[in-house]
Amino acid sequence: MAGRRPTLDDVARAAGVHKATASRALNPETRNQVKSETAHRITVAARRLGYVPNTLARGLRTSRSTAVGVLVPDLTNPLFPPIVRGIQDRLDAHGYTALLVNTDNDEARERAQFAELASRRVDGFIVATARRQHPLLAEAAERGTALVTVNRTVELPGTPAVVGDDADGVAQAVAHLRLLGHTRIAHLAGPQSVSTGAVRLRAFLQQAGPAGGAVVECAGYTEQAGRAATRRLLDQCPGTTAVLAGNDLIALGALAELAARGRRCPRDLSVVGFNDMPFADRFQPPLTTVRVPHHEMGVQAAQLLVELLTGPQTIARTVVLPTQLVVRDSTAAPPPPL
Amino acid sequence: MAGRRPTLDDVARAAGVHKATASRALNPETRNQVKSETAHRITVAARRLGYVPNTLARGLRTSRSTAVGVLVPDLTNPLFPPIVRGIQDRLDAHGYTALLVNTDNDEARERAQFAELASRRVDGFIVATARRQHPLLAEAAERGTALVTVNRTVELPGTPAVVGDDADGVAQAVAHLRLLGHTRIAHLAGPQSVSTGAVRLRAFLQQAGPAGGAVVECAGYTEQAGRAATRRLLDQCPGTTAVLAGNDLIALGALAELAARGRRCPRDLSVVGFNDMPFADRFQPPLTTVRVPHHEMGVQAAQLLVELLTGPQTIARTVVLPTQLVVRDSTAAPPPPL
DNA sequence: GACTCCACTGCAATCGTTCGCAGTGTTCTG
DNA sequence: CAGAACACTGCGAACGATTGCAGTGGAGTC
Repeated sequence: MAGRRPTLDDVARAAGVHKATASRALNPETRNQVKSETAHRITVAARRLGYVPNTLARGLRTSRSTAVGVLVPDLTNPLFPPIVRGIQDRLDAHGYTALLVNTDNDEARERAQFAELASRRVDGFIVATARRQHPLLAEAAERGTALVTVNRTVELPGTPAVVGDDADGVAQAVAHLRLLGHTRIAHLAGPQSVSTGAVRLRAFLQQAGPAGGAVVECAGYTEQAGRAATRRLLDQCPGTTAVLAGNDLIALGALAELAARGRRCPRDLSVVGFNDMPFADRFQPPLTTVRVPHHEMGVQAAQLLVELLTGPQTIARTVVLPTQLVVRDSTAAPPPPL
Repeated sequence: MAGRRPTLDDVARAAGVHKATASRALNPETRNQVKSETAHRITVAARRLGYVPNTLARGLRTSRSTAVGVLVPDLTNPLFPPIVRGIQDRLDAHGYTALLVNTDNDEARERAQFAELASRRVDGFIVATARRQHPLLAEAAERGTALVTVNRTVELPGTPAVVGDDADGVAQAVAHLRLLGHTRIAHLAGPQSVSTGAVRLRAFLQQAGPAGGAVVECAGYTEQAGRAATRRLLDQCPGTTAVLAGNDLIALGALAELAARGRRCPRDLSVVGFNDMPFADRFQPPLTTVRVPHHEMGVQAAQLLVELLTGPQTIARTVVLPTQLVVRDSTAAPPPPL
């Protein structure tokens, strides 16, 4: 082992001052309180001893950990790495550190992880696991916990959020399909318990008009659920020529079901995804999808939380980031009717 | 704000005991030291007050943070989420928390992040950014820091590591190509400064025999570097009918260059990747590649580190996990010679 | 009945910081 | 030259837990 790490007291002794002075000299905020000559001597001593401040001790004293908890459903879902990366980048810039946990959409697990983060005295939370109704978040907000949701929203007035402009994305997608000549457009809706599922569905219904298109709700934002939903859709509405998927994974499921039936995309069915996940352009076929600026979403969420933590009293605002349809090869004109 | 959180002293007072007793009652390790009736009373009081232990304070006293630092180059690289997830899963099971940072292959940034983690007094490190020569890791090892590398190794005797059996993977890939009839097999080698690049190249040279195949080293494990290397390869060795890429991203770069030249995979050139990254089966064409058990790698690395931290004195061992070729559509028999 | 032993609990030091307060010495003001 | 203002530094009490040590009382032993 490394032999005890040098402490502030060691540095102080080495520089011939009191630890309080050393503390002030080493902290940029208070450095001006100490004679610059002394400060320099202390800095040198600190470097020589290889002093590394103990954030735990500091946190104990100041009751601020400069750490924030980040909750995602599953890091392995390609949607989240860019978001997390954005969060980390902005958090870093402010001297905060992210504590990242996975909840696997399991409420018990989420509570356990939340408690773990609380025990580490994180200063706030960035939550990517929000459901529209979310008791845990409600309790936290109740207690005055600093809290920002990202990608999704929770139905709690006063909770800041950063989301994509899903309604506009849906509008762009539907317009694109219309322009190609599609009239029988269906929606493979995401789970309605989360805001993205609900918002995208509502926008779809609005765009599809009173006549409406078929809607099938998926059990989850997964390839498997997407495939199952597509199966139902194709069985019940064989006339469908285009589908808007709730997200890219669902779209991937649709492609899989299509392939299994020996039908082809886009010749037999046009498919539009949502998110523009990494490598969506390399799929078979390259996926037409709505791009959501995930990295930027993470950045903004972190920014919001930091402001909440440091700012005097900021207004809880929700940031809406623009989305954009990117057209690739999974959409084409509908097949001629038989 | 939430009004001060209840402390151990609050719980103790509520239960009519001393905080030391409360501490013992709440800690499973020492619970048997207190009368079970008292313990129960304390537990109840704790629950009622919503007591959450302060891990920072505990860490200060015990000089163990039950947190470990995890260094990855870039979370956005699809290789790492499964590894990180594996790490987190196993760490969780032992009550540890991961502090995840990105280094972007930048030495200065890595040092800064490392220092940040050190200041949070992590109990050890899991490093996915190891280069063969790595001064930072050497210094850390020197100081007796608990340290495990994952996916890659560092040339420091006594440093535990968890890696895939790359040599065997290469052997399988080359054998597969040979069986298809290829004789002019090239290797798009990964950077030789990291162990995976070097090991895979060595294995390739060994398999290719003294005659050898063409080798081009890529500047990095990126699509862009892979594409540039492919450009050079195709220009210099037009007779090549198959390439083994250093990893999937490089393979993706090869596919891109091929497409840009109007040549097709696998008809004109067979391509084998490495890693079997998520969605490699959905690419165009679905990628033949060597599967590396990334999640399991993470699990094992975490396990190793935990043993290192808690175990009496465990022997530093390096774990090699099996790899397996998975054949998809990016490989085929070579085109007939003109 | 005096002794030991044991189960249980309290006392107080400690971990490494930060920060209010007080104590220097120096300079400025009138 | 007295007094105030100021710049700088030291003192010591927190922050919230853990833990060695000591104290208490009751049960067991001979």
